[in-house]
Amino acid sequence: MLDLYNKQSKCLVALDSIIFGFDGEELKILLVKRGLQENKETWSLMGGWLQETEGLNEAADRILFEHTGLKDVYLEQLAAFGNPKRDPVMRTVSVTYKALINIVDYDHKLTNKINAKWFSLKKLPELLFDHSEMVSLAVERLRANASLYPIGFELLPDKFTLPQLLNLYEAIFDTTFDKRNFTRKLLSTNILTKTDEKQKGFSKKGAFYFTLNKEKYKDTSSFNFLSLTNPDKIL
Amino acid sequence: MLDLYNKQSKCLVALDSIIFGFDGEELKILLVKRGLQENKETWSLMGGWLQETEGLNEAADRILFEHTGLKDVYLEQLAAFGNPKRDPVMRTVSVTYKALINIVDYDHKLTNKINAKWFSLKKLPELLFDHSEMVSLAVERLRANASLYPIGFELLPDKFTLPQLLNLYEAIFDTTFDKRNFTRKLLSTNILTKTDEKQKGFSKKGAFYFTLNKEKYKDTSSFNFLSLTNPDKIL
DNA sequence: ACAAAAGTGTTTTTGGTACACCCATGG
DNA sequence: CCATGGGTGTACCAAAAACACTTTTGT
Repeated sequence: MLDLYNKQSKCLVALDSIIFGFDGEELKILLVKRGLQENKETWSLMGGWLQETEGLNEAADRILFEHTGLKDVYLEQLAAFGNPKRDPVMRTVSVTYKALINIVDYDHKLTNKINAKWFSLKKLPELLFDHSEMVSLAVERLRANASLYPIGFELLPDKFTLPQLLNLYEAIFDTTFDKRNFTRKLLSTNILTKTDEKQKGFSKKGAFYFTLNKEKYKDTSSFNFLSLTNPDKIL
Repeated sequence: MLDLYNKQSKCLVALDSIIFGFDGEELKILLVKRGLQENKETWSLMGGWLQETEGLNEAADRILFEHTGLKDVYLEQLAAFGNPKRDPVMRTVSVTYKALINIVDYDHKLTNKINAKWFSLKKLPELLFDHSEMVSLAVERLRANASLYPIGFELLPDKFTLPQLLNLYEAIFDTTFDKRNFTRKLLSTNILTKTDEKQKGFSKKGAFYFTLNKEKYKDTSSFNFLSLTNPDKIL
């Protein structure tokens, strides 16, 4: 019985994460220049190896924590990549994750330590191996998710304004939405709670902050959030 | 450099496929009793090991072919499962695929050879390891896919009737649809071509056969196929 | 003639889309 | 007082949903 297992060839398993952040203007992803690799001059996704005793999600969490200091981050498996030639050094399979983080929570010290940098999705450098393919898939899935579930909030601080939310969705879908229709739709879901507080400093009038109603958020995890059924508006 | 790789622990990579079929009444999946394993009495998904020189999709194709004799099957990666305790014999990571096949194309001789059997989704036996979890995910994704893309045709013969198509979608979503609204919607997409031929033997009147208009099918690969936006109707 | 399944239209309701003006404030 | 961005309502149209009767034919 064990023979059946031992005859088979084993394989290194890597985990690579596409980490999305939003700075209020553009959608960005976090890339690293791994100082210790021969491909010194190439940016790559944050990644690491699967250890003997940990599960895939666990390993992805650990790697994210080691690099960024962040815990309890929204992290979701995307897909496994296993082209036998994807890594020229050795046969590896990479399991990819997409992470959504609030960009201001990010620990900047650590960023510098590991030589990481936020890149606008529209101006990505050349990436290691098949990492560009991974990013494309991640963006595709992010859009699919964001149109079905109120997922975008993971990218925003706890308090956010409606214009910020609009900007975020416009950045995700790389399009524009009508301000009135967008806010009406969002408010009709009842997942937002208006606060008395206004944003200072950015605009003269100041926009009210909203918070997410977590209970409603859970309830509605399976409704179609923005019904982006009209393909004309997307790209 | 190579050291960085060699220090890491390697892992067996398995591929397991959730194979969906439709017999005109119910949605089914194909399970096997692997005669050579110690878990002799447990049904499991069709699976095999990743070989040194093949990619993941390639391996999934090969395994499906070896077991069923089928080539050019709709096969799509679902997810990787890597709980360190999922396989008690040895640490493995399993990459899962979902396959959609036309049940009548299936080679029955081979079915018997490998001890495979179709099970209704509603009456699944206990499954090996984490295979039940894999099936749940596959069903979830099948539904998501089927509501966005005209994917269900993979499960039907080249010629099919509208009532068959309706049955299929009702089976996928485990609900009922209004016959008139359903056919209107389907016909409005122009992906169906009506033939002169009528189904014999099943009903007295007989239903017209339709075929899929492949060109339109490609065109429309990204529209929302059935807009199943009304959650009331689903489950 | 009757049972069983196929086929077909209309009305109502809902929700998406388009569109423009006033408001509050800081400078 | 004026420039900047924030906030709001209405009318139209397309598409989803609800709904029931006639047709065909094998027995």
